[in-house]
Amino acid sequence: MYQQIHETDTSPPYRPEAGNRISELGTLGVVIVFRPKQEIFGAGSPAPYCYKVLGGGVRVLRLCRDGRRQILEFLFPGDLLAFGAGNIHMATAEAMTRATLMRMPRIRVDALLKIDCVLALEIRRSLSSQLLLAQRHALLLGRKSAEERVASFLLLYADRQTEAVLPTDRPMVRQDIADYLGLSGETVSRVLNQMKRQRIIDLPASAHIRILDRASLEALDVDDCEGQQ
Amino acid sequence: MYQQIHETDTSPPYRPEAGNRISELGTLGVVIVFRPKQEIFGAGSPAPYCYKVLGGGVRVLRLCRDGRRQILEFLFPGDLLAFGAGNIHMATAEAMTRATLMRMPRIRVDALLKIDCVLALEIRRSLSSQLLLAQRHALLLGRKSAEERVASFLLLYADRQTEAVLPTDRPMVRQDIADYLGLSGETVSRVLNQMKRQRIIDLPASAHIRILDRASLEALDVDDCEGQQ
DNA sequence: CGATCTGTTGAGACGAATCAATGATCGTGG
DNA sequence: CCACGATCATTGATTCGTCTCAACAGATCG
Repeated sequence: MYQQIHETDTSPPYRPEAGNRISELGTLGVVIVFRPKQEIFGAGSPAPYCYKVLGGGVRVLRLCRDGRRQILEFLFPGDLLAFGAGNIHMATAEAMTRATLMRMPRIRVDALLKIDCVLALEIRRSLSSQLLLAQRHALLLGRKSAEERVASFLLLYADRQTEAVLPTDRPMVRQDIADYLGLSGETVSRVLNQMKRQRIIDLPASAHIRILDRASLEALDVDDCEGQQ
Repeated sequence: MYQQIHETDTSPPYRPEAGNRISELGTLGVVIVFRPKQEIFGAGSPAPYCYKVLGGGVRVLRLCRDGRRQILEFLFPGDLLAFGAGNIHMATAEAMTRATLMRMPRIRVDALLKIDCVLALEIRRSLSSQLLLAQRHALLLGRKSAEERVASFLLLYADRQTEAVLPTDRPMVRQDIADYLGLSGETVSRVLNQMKRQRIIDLPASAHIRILDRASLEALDVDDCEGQQ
């Protein structure tokens, strides 16, 4: 079965962090649960829905014909998905863990946006912050060394991941991190283990990265314009 | 003098390609002319204005503390600038050539967006297409070879540049292309000249790149999801 | 408890960066 | 209008970082 509808979820709790009106969107859609590695939508396919992540982790990526993969973003509860899409999805979205999403018909969302300028503002804000992340990502991919990339990644997702030290701590596997950072899995492994030897991080389990020395990571964060908003 | 106001411009003509209502924005602002290499705004500075390019070329970039530079996008007449910014600019914008921009107070634009949902839709569309470009750019920076990057760049900006073969054809210098593609200037030069030897392009002048064999470039374009919308 | 992913580690190859020198082009002022 | 300096582009030699290939170790899961 491709997807199961209206199932409840025991994953990390839903954080309504993305504004007031956006939470009202909930009435427009249904809750869908995806299994690990299940595709939510594929690049090139029609885009009749947009989504909000309620629980679990999602990766958004683009592929080359020969299988090269670039992960564009990792999404967690509260994050919006595919609100920028046109009629066709230009990226693929997959559940990394068991994931719960609110799925809303684009037509109904668009109709609501036509009459609710406050909601439209919130959506614009969300698109803008996605764009900002994409621009930081471009500097990382274009100009940073492997070590700097890993440091930036850890700082970004240490901020985002809640403190909750659940068994399912960090749903990205090494290859996901590599494909987000534009590196090979082996290089990510090497850098992480080198950082472990330097006591900057600890790797208690393959899915769990604990930051021990945040200052060292920040020293590797070479971005100008620190106030990352 | 830092900038000259209300000057007329003889650069490529203004293309009102970005929608109906957006052109109405014109009444909100003033026209400003920037000299080549002049900064329009800097990363980290307050963002009281947003802009629309009327003539000339603009580059948007992010810097590292040590001077490494990543160009995020090149803008041409019709393109919007800084509509996604919050209170602070997170990127720098510079004129590449002599450039004419419409400068609009963000407060007035936001006020208009609160009551004009159609304009808001057009802005949202513009942000979405920027996001799409940023995502293609991420795949390029993270996963493509130097040759593939140059080919993608040529295809992208061959589409964007009008046929107009003006003396000031292509305002990007080699280092701009390099900083957009995440390469060194030398590598860009080597790839371009290798393509010239293969009769894929011609380089009649350093500022002018003419595509002779588009099919060969497209063969190097390894992106999946061809329908780039 | 084996089978299959996932992660680690090493050796070697390769692509692009860097460093360096020269040549072309542009802009400016004499 | 030409000469000059400054910027930009080309090309070569070398270095360096990361990828690839390969073997193995550990986890995870039926």
